[in-house]
Amino acid sequence: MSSDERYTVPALTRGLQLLMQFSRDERELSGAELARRLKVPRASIFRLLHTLEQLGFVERVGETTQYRLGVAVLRLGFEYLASMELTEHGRPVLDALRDATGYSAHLVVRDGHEVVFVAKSTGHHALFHSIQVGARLPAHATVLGRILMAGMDTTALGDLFGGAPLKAYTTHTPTSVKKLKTLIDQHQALGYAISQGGFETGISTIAAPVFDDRRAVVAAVSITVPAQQIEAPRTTVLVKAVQDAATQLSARISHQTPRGARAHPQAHPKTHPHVQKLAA
Amino acid sequence: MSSDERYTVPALTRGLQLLMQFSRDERELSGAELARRLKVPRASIFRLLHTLEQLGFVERVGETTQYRLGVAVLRLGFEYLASMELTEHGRPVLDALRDATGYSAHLVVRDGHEVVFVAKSTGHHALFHSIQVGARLPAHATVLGRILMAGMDTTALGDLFGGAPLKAYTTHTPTSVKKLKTLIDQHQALGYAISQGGFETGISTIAAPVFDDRRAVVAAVSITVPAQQIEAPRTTVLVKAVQDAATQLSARISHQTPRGARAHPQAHPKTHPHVQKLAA
DNA sequence: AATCAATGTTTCATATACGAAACAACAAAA
DNA sequence: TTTTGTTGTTTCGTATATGAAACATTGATT
Repeated sequence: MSSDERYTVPALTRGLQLLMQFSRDERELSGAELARRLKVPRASIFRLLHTLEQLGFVERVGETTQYRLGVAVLRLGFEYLASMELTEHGRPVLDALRDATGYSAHLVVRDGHEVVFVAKSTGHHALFHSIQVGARLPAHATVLGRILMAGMDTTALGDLFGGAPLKAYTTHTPTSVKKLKTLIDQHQALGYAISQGGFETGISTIAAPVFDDRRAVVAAVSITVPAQQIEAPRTTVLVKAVQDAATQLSARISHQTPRGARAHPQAHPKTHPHVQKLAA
Repeated sequence: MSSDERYTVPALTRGLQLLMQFSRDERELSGAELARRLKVPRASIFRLLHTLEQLGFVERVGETTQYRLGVAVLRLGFEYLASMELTEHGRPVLDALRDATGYSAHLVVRDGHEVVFVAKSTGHHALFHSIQVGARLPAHATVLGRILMAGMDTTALGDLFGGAPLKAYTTHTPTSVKKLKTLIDQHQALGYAISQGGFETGISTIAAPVFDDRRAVVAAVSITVPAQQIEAPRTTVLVKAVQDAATQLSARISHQTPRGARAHPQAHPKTHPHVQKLAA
């Protein structure tokens, strides 16, 4: 597996962990502070910062000894989003869902125990200060996250959360892996999920899974609706809309068009492209 | 650039350059392909990829030998945006500008010879498929970029573009540093700039500079307007609106300079002690 | 002023990460 | 088949990146 310690490059690991120390709440950090956090000699941090600054991944703030993230980090994130099949095909689907329902539509993937927003279509009545692309939420505490964990068995879930007790955000948050698994299975059986004001009070989320060509859940589509507008007849329509969007997206990204016809003109070369180029 | 080679850590440089090989057009790359591009031994690439995969910065695509960018890169970009004073204070200003004009409003910064979008407020009549946050445009070919290059002298500009001829996108694109400098000075004298369908045909951009507390240009605010809607009386109002927004934002990010504590009038030559030491 | 403490920078011996080369696995060609 | 080529993986001696410690510089505290 990938836990092979003998093939890790320490300098790279530390450089990236250094970058990940910066956050909204800790925008600026000094070399010494970073050395303390990462438990790395100051001399090494000095060199890492120097390197990162050259590449534009960090920048000095004014004349001070403080550093902050640099513009270059944005390039990677942007290229990631731009190069995702999901976002590429997701945008029109989200827009259609937004137009059909009037609510903000989102596309999310899972990163470990977090849910990450990778695309959104802002609703016509965008009442709440809307979630940004790139934002993260705890997976266990949201319907989005639990939909994305479909198919994981109890041991896999245990590994994911490291045995630690699950943080409770509301009284409905599952606080053990066992309870979490129960909810995951419920969502999976339904094929969709509705939060009753689950994470943020007053906001309900309707979510449905997106599958790849192996029927594995790779993403989730959702809309956010004011909680009080969730009543039976209307909800049925909304759920249908979200499920349809998810199904459409699933079809779009399953590029195994069985016979002859090529789903994607440009994607997935069967052989390694450079082999052909070299041969030509 | 302080190209102090002796403090760079090669492993980190190469790891990050590896990540930057991925793009929209080259979403997936193999180890061997990366080795060829970076002119680095395959064994090293192998180790770098291993490390990056552990951290989630790249991921294997299916069972193949191909790699693509991983979700982790998004975290950095998001934290960058979230931790920027500019975007924090920019959002309400952009929203107000959008509401006042009806057009999409943008906030951009410069990264070398490129313009990077760091925030936007989608206009009520968002006709065109709008620009995404993180998107980049060539600085020399856009009014946004030229506003951001205010104050740079000819030699600095020459260094920035490496002496290469500037790529022409339209007949109006400046193709030499000299011509570019002329335009920059014009924009600077005016205090704003209007593109006449400059980069994308049919779209006009009205842009104004944002200053920090040292009166250095750190960002630009803009709106995009259908080119045919640019006629004298209306334009004056729009320019005023953009300039007001830029001025407001400038005020917000200039942390209250207490009394006599002057902002350094000109860019302060940064004194790196060790550089002086070297000369001795 | 003088001392202290914290930081950024530099040096240098040595542990260690790296490149060359060999190995393994697979695919296509002969 | 065998051969040839491309790839991912492994090994190993050596070049080199690193940590400890000293130095430099700043700012606070006494």
